[in-house]
Amino acid sequence: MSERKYTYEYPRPALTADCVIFGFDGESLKILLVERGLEPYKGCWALPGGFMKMDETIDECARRELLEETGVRDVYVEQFGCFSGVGRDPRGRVVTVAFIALVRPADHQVRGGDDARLAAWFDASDLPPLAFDHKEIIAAARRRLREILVLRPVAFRLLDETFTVDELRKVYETVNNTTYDRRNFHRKLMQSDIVEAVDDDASICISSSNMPGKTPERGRRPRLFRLGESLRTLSAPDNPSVAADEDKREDGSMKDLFLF
Amino acid sequence: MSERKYTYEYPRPALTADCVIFGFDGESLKILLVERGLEPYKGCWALPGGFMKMDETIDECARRELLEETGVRDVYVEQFGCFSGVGRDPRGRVVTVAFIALVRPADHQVRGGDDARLAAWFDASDLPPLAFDHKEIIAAARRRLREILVLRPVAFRLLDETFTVDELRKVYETVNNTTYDRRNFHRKLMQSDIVEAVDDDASICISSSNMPGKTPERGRRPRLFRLGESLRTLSAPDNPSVAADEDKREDGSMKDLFLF
DNA sequence: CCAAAAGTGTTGGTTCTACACCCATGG
DNA sequence: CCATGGGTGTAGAACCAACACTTTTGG
Repeated sequence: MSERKYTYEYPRPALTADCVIFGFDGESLKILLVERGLEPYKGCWALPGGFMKMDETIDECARRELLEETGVRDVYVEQFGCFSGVGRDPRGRVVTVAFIALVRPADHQVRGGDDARLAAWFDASDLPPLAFDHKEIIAAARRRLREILVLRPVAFRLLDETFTVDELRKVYETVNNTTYDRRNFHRKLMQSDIVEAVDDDASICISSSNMPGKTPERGRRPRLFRLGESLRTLSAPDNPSVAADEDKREDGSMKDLFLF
Repeated sequence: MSERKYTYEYPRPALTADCVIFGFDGESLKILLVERGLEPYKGCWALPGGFMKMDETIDECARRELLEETGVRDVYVEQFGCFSGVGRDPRGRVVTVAFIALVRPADHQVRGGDDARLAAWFDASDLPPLAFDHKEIIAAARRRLREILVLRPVAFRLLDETFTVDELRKVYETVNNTTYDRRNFHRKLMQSDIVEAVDDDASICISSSNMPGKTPERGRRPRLFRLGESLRTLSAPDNPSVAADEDKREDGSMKDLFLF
């Protein structure tokens, strides 16, 4: 071992990307963890992540690790913080950039990594002991998630392409740990241009989550919605086309927040 | 030269911290830049920043560079993004973590770095050509600053300890590139518990900015305010004492935003 | 028919917006 | 006394919270 080929004039930290992957099963917020196959913290649960390669950005690294370790792809991913505590990794100096990922119920079927590690969903408020400083990273991620949900229309990324009003309300209630009046939420959402109704003819059976505790199928059949036309593109945090001309925008105040 | 002492099994990027330092002179948003004394981009203007040491966190690094390169200390500093484009530094792979810093007018007197580099304030909407990808970093910082101003009571950090209502309004107007009704802003601020009046007896002459274009000293003398008692502590982004029990908080929805 | 869930109306109170108006100060 | 800028009041519109009520479905 230890064919140490890379030498530098000054010491450098190793750089990793770690992903806090959020899911929603209609009842509670879930986080996807993997079981570590190697020391340190072997057998312990941890956030999916890994070392950045020299020909990729840290964001590309996050997406790659997401795919390699959990099979998750095509999801909303957003950077939210750099964790650099000197002693956070017993192997030495490792700095990590943490990401939030939001996955839809349809993509909840995950597999372990190539190296046969387990991947499993945990209730966000009932997590097992975690490796490294991942507990703090997750706490920060949950705080940041609340902010993101207000700033950008991304709650939808925790639901299927089409969803019901009450499913969406449940997301906001769960993340914000509160409750909203069912009727007021409904009306407020309809008044905004956030969502648009989808002509529910044959689409009914196709839709909706499939995680445990779904399809009570009782009472009136709900209408299905999807993200409105105008917001379809813009939900990415640093969409260059959106970001580009933001400088010249006349009124840049935060008017279009997603408050419920 | 090139006594390359540090060797690793896998390649590692160099890690730096860069600071987008915002100031406000009563009229427009300013950014503090330094002139590069070394190649690459020698003589070009750039964000203050530098390489992380092995015994400090990236946040400590940001604060250190801030002090070393510009003499700025005791300011609000918040991480906001990691920039990792593969070709962003011609010397090789350098990843940077970007910070936003907010400094008060009283601290606008800055000096160049130890190595005799110049430091100077520029109007945020009239910047010189910049080194590396610093133009994009600044664009992202300005976007993020708008978000931060809504989420946390930090606009005050661009003003002196005590300030007038209209100074504060100017900050929001400038950052958000809009205008607010003078009277409505005033009333809204008074209704909230954000600020508290300071008994302005002898304090008048001590207060207020001292950057160019100040003290018109015409018309009624304005009352002075400062950040309210309840918010004095909480303005730090990841104040551990605040963050700690946030999990158990009953209603975690974003009710206390700073919208104007 | 009943229970359960989705969707619509109503109403009183609060807040917002766009003003008009008064107050204090320097020249 | 008047120009300038700080501070207060008000009325109509818009918005919000808390409900009652209707509609649709499964059993």
